[in-house]
Amino acid sequence: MMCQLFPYAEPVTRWLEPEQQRAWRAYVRMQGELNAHLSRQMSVDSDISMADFAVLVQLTDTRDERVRVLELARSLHWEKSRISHHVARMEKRGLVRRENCRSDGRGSFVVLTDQGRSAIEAAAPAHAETVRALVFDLLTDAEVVALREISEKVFERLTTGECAAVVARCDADDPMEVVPEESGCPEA
Amino acid sequence: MMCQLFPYAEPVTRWLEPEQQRAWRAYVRMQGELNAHLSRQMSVDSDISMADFAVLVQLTDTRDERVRVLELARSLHWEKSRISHHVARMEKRGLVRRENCRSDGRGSFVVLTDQGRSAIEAAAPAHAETVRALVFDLLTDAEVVALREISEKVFERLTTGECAAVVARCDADDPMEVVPEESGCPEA
DNA sequence: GGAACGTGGATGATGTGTCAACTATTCCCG
DNA sequence: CGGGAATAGTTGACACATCATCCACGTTCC
Repeated sequence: MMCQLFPYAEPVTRWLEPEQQRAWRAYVRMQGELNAHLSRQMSVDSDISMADFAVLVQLTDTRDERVRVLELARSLHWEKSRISHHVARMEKRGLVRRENCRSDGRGSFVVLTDQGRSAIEAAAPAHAETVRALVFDLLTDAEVVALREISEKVFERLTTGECAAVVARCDADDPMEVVPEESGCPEA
Repeated sequence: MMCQLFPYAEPVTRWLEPEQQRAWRAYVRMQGELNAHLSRQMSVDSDISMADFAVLVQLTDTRDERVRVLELARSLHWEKSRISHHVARMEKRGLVRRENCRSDGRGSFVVLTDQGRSAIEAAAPAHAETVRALVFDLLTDAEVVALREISEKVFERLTTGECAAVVARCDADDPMEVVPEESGCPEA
């Protein structure tokens, strides 16, 4: 229904309306800068990337601190090859370690190392503080709710129906987050 | 003020509040999927990337269809080396062409080629339609306004004061957009 | 004129993401 | 049991972003 260019029967493209156009440009701009800033801040403060952080969060969120590769892919919404490459790099830096799965000869686990644990414990507080400073300290309660609702709507649209089919990705669960839920880095 | 990990006098990290946490996770998730989807859609439909598209938009927005490299960097909020590499790749594919600047021997122009023009004319309508379908068709007018206001606030925070200083990037102007303002690809 | 410094831009190394094979195992069905 | 199909994961090639470095040119000031 979308994704066709120049539908021959209806050659007049419906551009965005002015207010939509303004909102879109503001969003695109903001989102680009925010991503850039968060990444930079994270690697400067903690010597790990946002991607590393996302993986580590998933690991600390699991009792036993080990997760199957494919489950990692599903919860992060990443492709399996991305996971594979990324875990290889993280392993080289000592943040995680691979282990074979006995119950399924094909599978393997990604396991958190001590070094990985201290890396995320060092990174998390500063990251949370940054998100607060750059986003939530600026927004009213109503805006926070609006942000969530808008995001949920768009996300849902992206992961249901035609869109999801086109993507053919692992089905969703639960992505990156700021706070490792109830685990924390309190004593350190 | 931020960016310090474990401020010694105040060791208790202030995590996000529950509703903020929910909003943040929804936003991060949505933003990741939306970026992925837009990129994929663009390259499938038009054989150019979002980055190519952004560059081409800047070029079509200029009378004469030529822009200095550094101006490109400023308006896209990209680093100059990124522009340089990217333009090199685009040149190899025939989308743009470099030209020396006579008035300043150091400088060079990036010039739109015919092939580049037809590429963006082919890509723009489908992209706009996708953005409508994935975002604006889902939102109320109030939500569109909220999206803009939130984005503007956060963006402003990112580009003023300490944040901007840390970044030390080219100062801003005007980024990627869906519609090449009044230029269009109507007749084609 | 020319040294010092800033600016416009290119380049190479490295880390990262994507796509398309490919391997190895397990599952399923006869 | 045997043989395909599905599943879990890896690998290599390529596109891309970032960083540090480099070079050519311009500006300034003596």
